Amino acid sequence: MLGDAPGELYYSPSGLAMEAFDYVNPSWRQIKKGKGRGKSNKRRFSDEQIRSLETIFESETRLDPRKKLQVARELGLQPRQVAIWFQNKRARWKSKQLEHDYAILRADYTQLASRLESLKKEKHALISQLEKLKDLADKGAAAASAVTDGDRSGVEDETKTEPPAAAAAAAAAAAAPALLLSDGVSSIKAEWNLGILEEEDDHHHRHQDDSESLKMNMDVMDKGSSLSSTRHGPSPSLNSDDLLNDSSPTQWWDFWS
DNA sequence: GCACGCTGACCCCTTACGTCA
DNA sequence: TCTGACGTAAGGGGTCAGCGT
Repeated sequence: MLGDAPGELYYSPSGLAMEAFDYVNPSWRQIKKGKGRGKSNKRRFSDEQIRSLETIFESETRLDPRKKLQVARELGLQPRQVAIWFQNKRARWKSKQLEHDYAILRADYTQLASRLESLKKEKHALISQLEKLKDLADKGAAAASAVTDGDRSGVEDETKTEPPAAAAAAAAAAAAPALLLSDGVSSIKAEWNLGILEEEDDHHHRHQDDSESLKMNMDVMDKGSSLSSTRHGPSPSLNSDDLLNDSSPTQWWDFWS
């Protein structure tokens, strides 16, 4: 391994001890110290060191002190450098994870917004259809009433020769119960809700895989740590499926204009 | 058992520098 | 060669848990 050469001063603070690394890691580029940073000769780790650290990080995102010492010895780094590398790595990993989460949420939102638009259109079409039927029913009822008022003597003939308007009224009356005219909109909402939930179920199962994977990833980072803010309490759920949850105080149709 | 101080580990933000287009 | 964006090692402050007194 890199730090196996005997007699190297790996563990003293930066400065003299770092000279040994130039011998061990000739690939390192020495960086001249800047202003205000004391004696910090900042060097990039070698590719091999990075590879090793990445490999270790894949299996454990945190190192116990003993392992940290071992890794530091093997890679010819100071334990503090290993600790800082892991710290920075966790921060970078978390940042990427946030980007990933954001992308998923955004895709989810786009999908929901698109479905909302199509549901709005469907709603308007059905309301329009409902009003036509209502109109038809009103006209039919008026015509039927005119017939009964106008010719009380011909009651027995009514069943034989039903006028077109009365026929329309009968048809409308037959259609009306199916649409529940008295409370048509809420009934339609209920039917749509059922249909959507069935459809949503499919989508939900598909999306659940992603959510579970995310949760697992974050759980990995949470092992004894605070990466997903467990230290400060659980994160709020960001699942957009909640919009369709019946227990939600705000129903999805409340967002309709 | 409880309060207090110390210490180490960690997170977060920032700085300073290297690298690259 | 210069420059700005981006990546990264490291500094510093704050918080928390564990431990001894």
